[in-house]
Amino acid sequence: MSTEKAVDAPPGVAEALSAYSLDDQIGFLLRCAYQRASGNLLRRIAEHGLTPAQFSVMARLYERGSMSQNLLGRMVGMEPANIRDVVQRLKRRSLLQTWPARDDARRLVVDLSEQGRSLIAMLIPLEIESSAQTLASLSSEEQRVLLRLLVRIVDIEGR
Amino acid sequence: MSTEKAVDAPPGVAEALSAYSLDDQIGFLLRCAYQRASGNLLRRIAEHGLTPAQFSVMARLYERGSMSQNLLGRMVGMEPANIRDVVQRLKRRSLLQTWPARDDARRLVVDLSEQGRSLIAMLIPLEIESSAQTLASLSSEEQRVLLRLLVRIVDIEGR
DNA sequence: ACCATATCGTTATGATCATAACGATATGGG
DNA sequence: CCCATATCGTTATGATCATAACGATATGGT
Repeated sequence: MSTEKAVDAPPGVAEALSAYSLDDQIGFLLRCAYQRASGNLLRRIAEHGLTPAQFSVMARLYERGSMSQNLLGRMVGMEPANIRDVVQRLKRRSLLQTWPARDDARRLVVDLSEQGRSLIAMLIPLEIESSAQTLASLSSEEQRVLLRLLVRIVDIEGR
Repeated sequence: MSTEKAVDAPPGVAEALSAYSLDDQIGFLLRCAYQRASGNLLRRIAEHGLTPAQFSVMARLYERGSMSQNLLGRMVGMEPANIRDVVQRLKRRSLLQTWPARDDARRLVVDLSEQGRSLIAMLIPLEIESSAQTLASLSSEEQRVLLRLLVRIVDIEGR
């Protein structure tokens, strides 16, 4: 079956193929790790009707205060089309408010509602718990190292 | 605005809230990091009509040979409902074949088609390139450390 | 042989994500 | 002032993901 690979491949490719392992690919590992982390959080907040993505949007507003929908998207790593949908769903549940920016007719400003603010304040301790669970198999030092290396890969807006 | 948080919270919670930063949460960092890695791969393989999830399914079959749809899902970190959809889409494009297992009427065996095998063999070098790009800001030693720590978080089937 | 339990695949629902294309609005250089 | 360029939000399309619920089939203990 898999013995007959890359018969006519250029020199060097056969070696690359035989050395290849999906389990060594950073993208694959990141997807699996995120799913685990996401599941840990989801189990705790699902009963409140929030998803991890919705949580990060509300947590960012809680930390930084109101901002435009577009900037908010960049600060939580979501595309414009995606952050729009998330904001709409949260707004429909009265957890967010939006209004047009006074100084720029293109911008839509987003902020937590009072209800949203108290909900996210209540849920943040659950995320701290969830993060600890996700990292439980690592020592404190290893946890710090992992977070530091990840930060250097992502390069989030405003750091 | 965000000065008035957790007024009536139990002791200790206020401290947890003020120390909280979304950018320190492993789940959030993993999502951002995965999106970066996913984008790096997608840019290279999108012209061939594959997504990162589809890629991982085909790469796993390429490495390990045919297996049941359910086991395949576990080996790439997908839920049964999800792996089913991915397999169906790849099968519709004749990149995969499926057949009922002879010894267990519940199982559906999945394998690459010849076309699928040659496609994934061609694309694997592109993923190696993509992984290198994702990790480019880290030293070789840091890259090894990151992969090793991630592996310990995910706990993939069959390692 | 029987039955409780587990596994496998499917369906349905809803959320998340990327991409491309588009109109509206700002902005800065000439 | 005008226009090229960039930004912001939206729409549409298709894929990915989790969860819950469900039938069909295996399995192991009694």
